[in-house]
Amino acid sequence: MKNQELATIFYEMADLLEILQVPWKPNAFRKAARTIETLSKPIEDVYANGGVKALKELPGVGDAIANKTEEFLKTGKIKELHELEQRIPKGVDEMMHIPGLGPKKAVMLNKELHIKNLRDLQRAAETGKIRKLAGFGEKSEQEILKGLSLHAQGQERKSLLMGLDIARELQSRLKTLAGVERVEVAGSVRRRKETIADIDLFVTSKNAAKVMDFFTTMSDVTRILAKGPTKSAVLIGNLQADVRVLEPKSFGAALQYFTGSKEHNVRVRQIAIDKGFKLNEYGLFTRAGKYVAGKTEQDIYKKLNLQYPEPELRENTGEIEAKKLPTLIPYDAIKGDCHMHTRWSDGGNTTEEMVRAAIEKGYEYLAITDHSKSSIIANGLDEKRLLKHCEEIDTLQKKFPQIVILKGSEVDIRKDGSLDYKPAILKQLDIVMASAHQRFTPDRAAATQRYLKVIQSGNVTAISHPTGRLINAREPIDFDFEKVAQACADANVFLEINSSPSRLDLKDSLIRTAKELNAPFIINTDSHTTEHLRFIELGIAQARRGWLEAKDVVNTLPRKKFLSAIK
DNA sequence: GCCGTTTTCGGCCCGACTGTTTTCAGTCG
Repeated sequence: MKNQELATIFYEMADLLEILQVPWKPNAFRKAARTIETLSKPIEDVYANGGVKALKELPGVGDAIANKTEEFLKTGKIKELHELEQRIPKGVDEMMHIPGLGPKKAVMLNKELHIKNLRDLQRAAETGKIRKLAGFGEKSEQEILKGLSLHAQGQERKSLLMGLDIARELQSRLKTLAGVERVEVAGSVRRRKETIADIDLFVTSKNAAKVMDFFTTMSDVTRILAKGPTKSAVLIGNLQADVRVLEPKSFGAALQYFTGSKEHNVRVRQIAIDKGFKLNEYGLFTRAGKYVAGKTEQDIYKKLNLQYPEPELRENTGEIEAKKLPTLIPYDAIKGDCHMHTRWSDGGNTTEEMVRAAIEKGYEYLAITDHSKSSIIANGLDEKRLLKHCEEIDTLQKKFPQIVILKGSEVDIRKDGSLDYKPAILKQLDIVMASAHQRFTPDRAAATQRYLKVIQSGNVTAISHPTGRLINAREPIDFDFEKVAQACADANVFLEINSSPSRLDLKDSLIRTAKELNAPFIINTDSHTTEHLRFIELGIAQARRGWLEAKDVVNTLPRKKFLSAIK
């Protein structure tokens, strides 16, 4: 799967074009990169099945980018990228990835201080050299240092989406090998942690050597880190993947051990010791070394007199002590996706395409929620266009009677806590997702008040991506979450769990907090193309990590009950 | 470079915020 590699090239080209101040093109390249990055099937398959013509059908991909994609698939590179790199001083592109630094400042830092990499940048900031430049000050120096550490975190941990895609791809490859009986994914991918560091795979096979050979010679391996008789590690792109071949009698023990988390395992192993056992990756043993269990995880937990914790719960945050663990919301429980965009604002597909995709997913209902007028950059809809879009939805509803199409909006919350459309307009909609897009002032009390005003307005269904955080890129809005969650519980306003891989907003601990306050939830994808509808799995995973059951989430309800619940 | 409920050519990427400024430049969504 070369999607990520190609998307990275297009992002890179976008950055370089931006440094050169070429208008429009950077956005076009980014849009195409996003499409390719979130595609569920390998880009090489799209090309193999339909050539350049099929590539051009992808949202944001036209003649030029389709041809460049073809060039990449045929030659492994894109000439224009190298030409661009020649024209830009070293380090400028890298610096642009630091939050707070754009093309102008990056060029200036390179020119004035001869900064050629992030280490130079760190040193210059620490020694107070940057503040002396025109346009910089003490504060921007601090921001650069903060940005550097945020960036470093992002380098280490990848998105869960990427981890899952690659883990599943490797899993299915290994399954095709003769002699392989079972393949499982462990580690933080199995726990569905919002970011992952590497991929752990476990295999039972009669021919371990063959598995090792296969794994280390796959076409997308960029480096072999280790290769032994039963364990190998490789880099795929810059993501590490490990595989181990195990005896069936140790399979469950290894799965348990390497699923973690570390904190969970420490507790479980301590309990084993207290009960006169020893637990390691080969099994549960008596003190004398006699094998007691290990074939399945269930056997081990049972022998230790513990409830079986689903992997998403294994963080040592109460799952060991809980009298009764929750019955987590199943991965197929969602009956409708209620936050998505179309070409009317910044989405990549038409309304009809989104509807068809939702039907294909087996949903009973969906909501179209394009941006409101303040989101100018996202081509937000003014009242006139909104109402026109509603007419289109009416027409589509007649065409597709098998699914309920809700008229909605992702309405911007303004600085003063008012909404971007007047109540009279909002009343005409079936569902209103309120979103804070501007960062506002960093004033906790004001931010809390703003949310309370929105929740108590009686005009909104839900609060979308409530904290506004972007994983490894942007800090959450600072507000009194408990107060806001309590207000949601009181007013029956839903807290959205946004499934977008870069958001996963709310995070697990906040979900648990809100659940304890009886706040109601809705899980949505915030899709910008039909492909994004698959993100729902990530939102459900997040909900499970927050200990939610199906009954806690409104869009697990069948259509009739759902419609009356959001009234 | 992409796209078509305003257009197959000419729009699109504007406005708020921040920090550094004494009236504005750069960044970000």
